[in-house]
Amino acid sequence: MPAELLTPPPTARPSRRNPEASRRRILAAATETFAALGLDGARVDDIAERAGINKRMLYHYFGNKDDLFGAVLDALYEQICRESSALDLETGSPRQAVDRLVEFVIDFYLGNPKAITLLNAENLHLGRHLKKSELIRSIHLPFEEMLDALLARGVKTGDFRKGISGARLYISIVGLIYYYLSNSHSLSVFFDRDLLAPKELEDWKAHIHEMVTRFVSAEPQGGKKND
Amino acid sequence: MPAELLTPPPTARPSRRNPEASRRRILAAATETFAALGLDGARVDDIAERAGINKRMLYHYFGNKDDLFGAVLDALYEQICRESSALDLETGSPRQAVDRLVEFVIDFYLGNPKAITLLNAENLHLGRHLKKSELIRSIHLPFEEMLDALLARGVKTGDFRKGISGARLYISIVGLIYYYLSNSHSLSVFFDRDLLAPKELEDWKAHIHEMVTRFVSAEPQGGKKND
Amino acid sequence: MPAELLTPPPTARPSRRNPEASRRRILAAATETFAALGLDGARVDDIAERAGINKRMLYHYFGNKDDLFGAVLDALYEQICRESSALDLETGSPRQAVDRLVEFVIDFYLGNPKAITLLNAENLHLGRHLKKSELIRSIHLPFEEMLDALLARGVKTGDFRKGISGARLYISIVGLIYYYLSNSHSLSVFFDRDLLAPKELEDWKAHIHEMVTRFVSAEPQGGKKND
Amino acid sequence: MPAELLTPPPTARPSRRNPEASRRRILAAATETFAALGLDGARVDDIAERAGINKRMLYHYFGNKDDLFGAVLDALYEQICRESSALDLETGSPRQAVDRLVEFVIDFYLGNPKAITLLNAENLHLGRHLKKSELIRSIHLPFEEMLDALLARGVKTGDFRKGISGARLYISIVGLIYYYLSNSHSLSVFFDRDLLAPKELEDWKAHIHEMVTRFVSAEPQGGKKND
DNA sequence: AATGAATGAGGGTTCATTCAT
DNA sequence: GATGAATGAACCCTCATTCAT
Repeated sequence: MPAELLTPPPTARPSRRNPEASRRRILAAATETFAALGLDGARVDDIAERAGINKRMLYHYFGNKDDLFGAVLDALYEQICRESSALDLETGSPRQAVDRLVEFVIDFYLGNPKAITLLNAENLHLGRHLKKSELIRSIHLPFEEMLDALLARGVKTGDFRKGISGARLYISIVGLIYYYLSNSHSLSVFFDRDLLAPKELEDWKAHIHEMVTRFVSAEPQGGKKND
Repeated sequence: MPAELLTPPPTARPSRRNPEASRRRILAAATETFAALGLDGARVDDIAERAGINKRMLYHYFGNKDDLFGAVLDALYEQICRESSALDLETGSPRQAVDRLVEFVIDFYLGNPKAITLLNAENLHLGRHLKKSELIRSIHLPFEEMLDALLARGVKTGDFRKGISGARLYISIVGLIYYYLSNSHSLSVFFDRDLLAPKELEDWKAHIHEMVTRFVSAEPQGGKKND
Repeated sequence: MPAELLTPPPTARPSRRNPEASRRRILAAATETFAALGLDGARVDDIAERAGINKRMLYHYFGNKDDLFGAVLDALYEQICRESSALDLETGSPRQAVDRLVEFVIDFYLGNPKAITLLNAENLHLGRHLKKSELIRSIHLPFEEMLDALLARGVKTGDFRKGISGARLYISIVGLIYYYLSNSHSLSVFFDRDLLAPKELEDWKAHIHEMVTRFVSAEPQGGKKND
Repeated sequence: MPAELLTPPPTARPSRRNPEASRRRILAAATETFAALGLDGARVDDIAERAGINKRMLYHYFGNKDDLFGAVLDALYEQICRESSALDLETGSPRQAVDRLVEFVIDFYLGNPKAITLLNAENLHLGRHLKKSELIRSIHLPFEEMLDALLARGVKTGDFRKGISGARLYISIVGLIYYYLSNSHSLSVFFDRDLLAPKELEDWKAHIHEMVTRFVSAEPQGGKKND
């Protein structure tokens, strides 16, 4: 897992004459900064300083601020695609596979909180950069087919209901964790509790599992079969 | 950055010597602009021009850009609180009431798309302004109690399961519509379809209803539907 | 002594329908503000607020900021002229009269510290306003004659040397107290002591007396006559 | 306000890629401008234009307007300290040394008229910048000791009176020339003559010499002059 | 006489970007 | 490949002043 992509080096060493390292450092600094402040809030100077490189290099490697942001998003999409592709939904029982799917999504956003603000920034700008990405389009079909296949398998085993859309299931799972994390500040104020406290988070994860399980299930969980 | 996102200013300037109207016009223009471009992306000059007033008045009435953003959020919170308070969950069957709740939330965010980007902007800034708001805190308790009361009523009628948290139910409903709308651009690219197309939206609304219904229901989902 | 000119009313009462009072209040507030911040540093809004009147009145009575500054200076010059005219240098011994003169100058600037910064502001602006003042020109001749007459009287009594210019004597006295007060901040840092402390000030006053006395005297003070 | 006070910018832009020269040019332009218009009256744009550099560099090198003013003052203090340190009061007769001291002070302010308005600006702002300067504090002690040593030497030779403070002597000398120059505009109007005319200035210099000489002298002023 | 809203010009400052080395 | 000086546009904000009541 390329966790190092979104985690910045604590203090930057100037790294002379190492183009690949410079590129990486700039990208890491930009990821950090764009995630924290958004596209408009981020400052090119800050990114350069954070990366420990000369500002000019940033333009040398990435063209301009906007393209740098695009590069950050590309890296994020690449990560999402790679990890999604590695997801195995074909082994074990369908219920276990759905649990794995839920776990995967939750873990991804918990482990990559920067992904949320970056995606928000991208959507604020109407998905401008995403639309240019080829990668994301190439992953879509196999991924959606994998989801639908899992649901079909569950139907066949009698575990799942018929007629559930894999895409909608996936969006639901992401939505439940994404919104909770993305809006944790306003939600915490509104509900007057710290939604990021470990206990609350644990409960929320269980809640998502339950919601999803109940949604796909052919019958109530753990309950007596009366149909 | 994407200034072209905004619809052109109404080119109206009918407010001479009308402080209340000026205030309103500034607030409306600011809401529009902050929603379209975020806090950092919005330009004070643009807001003033959109409002058809002199930039100076903006500072006269609202202090500075940040406080103006705070005022926009305050107005949004006020609207949310007001409409939430008007929500009636006590009449009709518990299932009907839950449907009304879902409908209310969906309609709110569909009817107020600006609310999403504004709340995102606020959360990007760590809920800085929200924390100062008294209003939001005052609404929370009665609202949460109303949700819990509905769930308790449903348990009593035998419609709902025991042990469901009103707050979590609410967050789930919002999350399902909020994420779908907020990230519609990236989702539409990823799933290669226009998620905002009427048919897709209609399906998604039904999906939310079903997910919520199945979540709260005491009965087996595959069983007889009596609602 | 019109000390109230330079001393502002502690808190301003709105004073409706009292033109003369409004004028006075504006002038007092302007004096205070210009003295504290200079012509360019002063803000018209601050002056109006300090005066407890509507900003529009300020323009109504004084035209604009620059003319208001002129009015403040006019009042100062008027005070200086009036008090200078009241100075009696003709009674008592010449030595006593010189002491009275020294005392008068010192007391004036100690009692009207605002005069210093106002005059500095005026001189920074090359005496622009002063040059328009008729008053100051009318007082000059009698005042200089009074000084010269005193010196001549001292020469006649054998107390003073011949050939001393009244104007230069006066400028010296003012210079010794004015510079000390005007530059007290930088001098206090340079000489690492608080030059405005009562003891230091007392010593400085004595120093001026001694310097002036020695300058005008036909012979050493208090010393044995050996010439 | 009186922008016309400044002599036109030298229209020079010979400094591309020359950081030291840029710094120097900015500092020179700032000195000129602050001296002519004060801290509040000076415009950053004017300074930049005068310096023939982009406004941005001003912030690059000096942070902001206030710190630039501080840098201007620092340079002035540095000059004062440097020239003061070079002053030799130990050779020649005590009377000659005092004359050299007087000459030095007079020449300094005549040769650096900007020093006066700059110091006035600093004092209007309550010595805010000076208080941060280390340099000025380091020079003070040796300088004061040098003055006191001179006076002690004069006492020993029988030329000077006992009990004269070096600091007060110095302040007196500066005050006599500083006030005369600083307030030349108002004084010229009041006394209806051009105090900056060569003849007047010459007389005033002689006057200062005489005042100081008489002040320090042990002998009766009317007595034999042997210097 | 008195007011508060309204204005346009310009204030200091910062931005993303490029030039010269 | 790498640098730091340099740029011009535009940022947020404030100024002295006037308008409408």
